[in-house]
Amino acid sequence: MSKSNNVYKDAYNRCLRLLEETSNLPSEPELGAMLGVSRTTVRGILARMAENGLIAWDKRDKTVLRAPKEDDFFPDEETDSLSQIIERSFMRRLLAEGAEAGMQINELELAREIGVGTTSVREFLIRFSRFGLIEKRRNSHWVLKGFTHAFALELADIREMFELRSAAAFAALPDDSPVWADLDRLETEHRALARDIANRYPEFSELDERFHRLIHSASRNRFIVDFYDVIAMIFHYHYQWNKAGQRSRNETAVAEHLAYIAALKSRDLAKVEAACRKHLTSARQTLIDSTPEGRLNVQARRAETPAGNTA
Amino acid sequence: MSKSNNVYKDAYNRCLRLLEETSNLPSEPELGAMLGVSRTTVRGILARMAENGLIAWDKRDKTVLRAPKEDDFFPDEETDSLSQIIERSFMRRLLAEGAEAGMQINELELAREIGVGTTSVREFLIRFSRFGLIEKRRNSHWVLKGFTHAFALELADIREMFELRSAAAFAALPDDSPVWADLDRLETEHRALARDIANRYPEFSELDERFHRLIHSASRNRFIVDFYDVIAMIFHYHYQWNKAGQRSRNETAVAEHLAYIAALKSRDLAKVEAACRKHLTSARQTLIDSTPEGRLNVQARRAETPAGNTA
DNA sequence: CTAATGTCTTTTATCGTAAAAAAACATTTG
DNA sequence: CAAATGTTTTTTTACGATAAAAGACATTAG
Repeated sequence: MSKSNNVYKDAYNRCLRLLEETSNLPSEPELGAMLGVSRTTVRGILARMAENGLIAWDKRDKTVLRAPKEDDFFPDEETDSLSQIIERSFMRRLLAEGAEAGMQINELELAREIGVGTTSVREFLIRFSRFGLIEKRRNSHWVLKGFTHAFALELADIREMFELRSAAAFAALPDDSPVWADLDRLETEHRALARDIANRYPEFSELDERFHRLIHSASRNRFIVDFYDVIAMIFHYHYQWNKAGQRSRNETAVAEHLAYIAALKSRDLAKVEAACRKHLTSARQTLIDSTPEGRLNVQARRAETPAGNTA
Repeated sequence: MSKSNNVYKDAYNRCLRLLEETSNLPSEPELGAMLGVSRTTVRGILARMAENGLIAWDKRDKTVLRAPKEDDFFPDEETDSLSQIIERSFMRRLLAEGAEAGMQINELELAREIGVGTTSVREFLIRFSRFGLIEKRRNSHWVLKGFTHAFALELADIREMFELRSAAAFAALPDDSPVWADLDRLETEHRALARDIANRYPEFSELDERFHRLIHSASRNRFIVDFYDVIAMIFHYHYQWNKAGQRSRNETAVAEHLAYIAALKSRDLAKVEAACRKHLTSARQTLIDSTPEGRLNVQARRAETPAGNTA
């Protein structure tokens, strides 16, 4: 089978969306830039679109003939890259019950279970190892270190160090830096989300990531910027699979972000540090609560609290 | 060719050394533990030793017949793992002239040049990417970010953050913690090295790494501990290929380490911070000086200084 | 004569496969 | 019967091969 053409399929689907908006597609290089693929792939897409009667393609002329229908699209599961598939599959196991620290990870078994080659699994594990959740024994198997309480604490510690530093650097940025416009835009989005939090709270996850990445970018330090990948990964799966109390958590976080944004705009370092600390402290608690040990504690806290409290 | 048996060859060589010390080799599992390999490999080693008349092997009895000779050993170049070979080869190119930022890295070309399969090169690059010196373009080539001035600064910044924290944690460790004994041992080694610095200065590199790793271990944070890999890697190659001024640099560093150790033993946080800062500042300068841009500056400084100063 | 298209080449992503090494299981020995 | 040896199975490590995708070069259209 050698290699799936998911890049082509995914770009094809995205190109279908473009079809809805114009009557004439742009040049091949331009399309390639828009879709983030090479001209080779663009031409593949155009050929198929012509074949399926979506466009009339003759050299520079790519006239749209009809709007795309539901079954012009490739099914979603065919557009994922192998590494995404492996990651999802692996994370599902990792965050599921019974994934205890010390357990050994078998490349061959993983590969068979997911239905991919061992090479891809190996490469995934190597890439994934930088998140600190697994570890390799020389000439031997991988060991699961697990999404434990210790992991959450260690992660939160570094995050706080890095973000306090980034936030201070951010506040010290000159007025004409483009980050202030980015921050304004994020603030607007936060306010919009806050107004309709009851319905839109699931959108917070994505906004959260953009907000923190903007702050970290002010550090101008690749190690700090890259470290956010660890946090983003954890939060991504956490948000996906642990919905308990999500709404109230997000509501709190939005409010904290707004206070944090206000502090940044004030350029007052003491205020920035206070707002940043406050937000990171509750983020830390959220993280700790989402570990297996943490979840037990949350349950215990609930049991103690008089009934009627459904937050 | 599929896979080299360097694990076997390396363990065989190490086992030959063992032969010089005893008249009877221990049990297979015990040997495996000593050499860090599986019983399968141990038996392979024993079989060859028996065949070459080094030992008489009959079940539990492994009597040494003769001392190993020079040509009983496998040549050194056959005992390196593939990833070591690739890493060395890659670092040579990276630290050599003409490795400019932005340059693209070709997996196939690298593989051909080193004489290994593409998979191994790919896996190396993925592993290596966490050092922040290269970056991958999605579905495309790797880009060299280069060992630049910016890299040195970013690395030094994080290092200082992490080490100040670790050093503070170290000093706060209870008196009965085993780290104090480790520190005493390191102090002794430092003093011994200091006494004969003129001859033994090249040994500092290894001592340096053990010292800093010990301090970082006190942080009890996997991200901090793992980060030292980046520094160790850079220093390893730096020490190997940039010998200019090495002796005086190491002499200074040994003295700074001794002051740092004394500060740690005093448990006085202010002293610890001062000693740590001092050492890290000169380490930062060393690092900066070893970048291509830095080397030019060093040359310029030398040109300004009146002749006769060969430090 | 620039920017697009058409064509050809190179590189990346992924698999199957085979040897090396580890690990599991069975058997023997002190 | 615990710990060693002997034997078999499984897993890791690495390569070469192949389709997808990118990239380079040649040609044509505006």
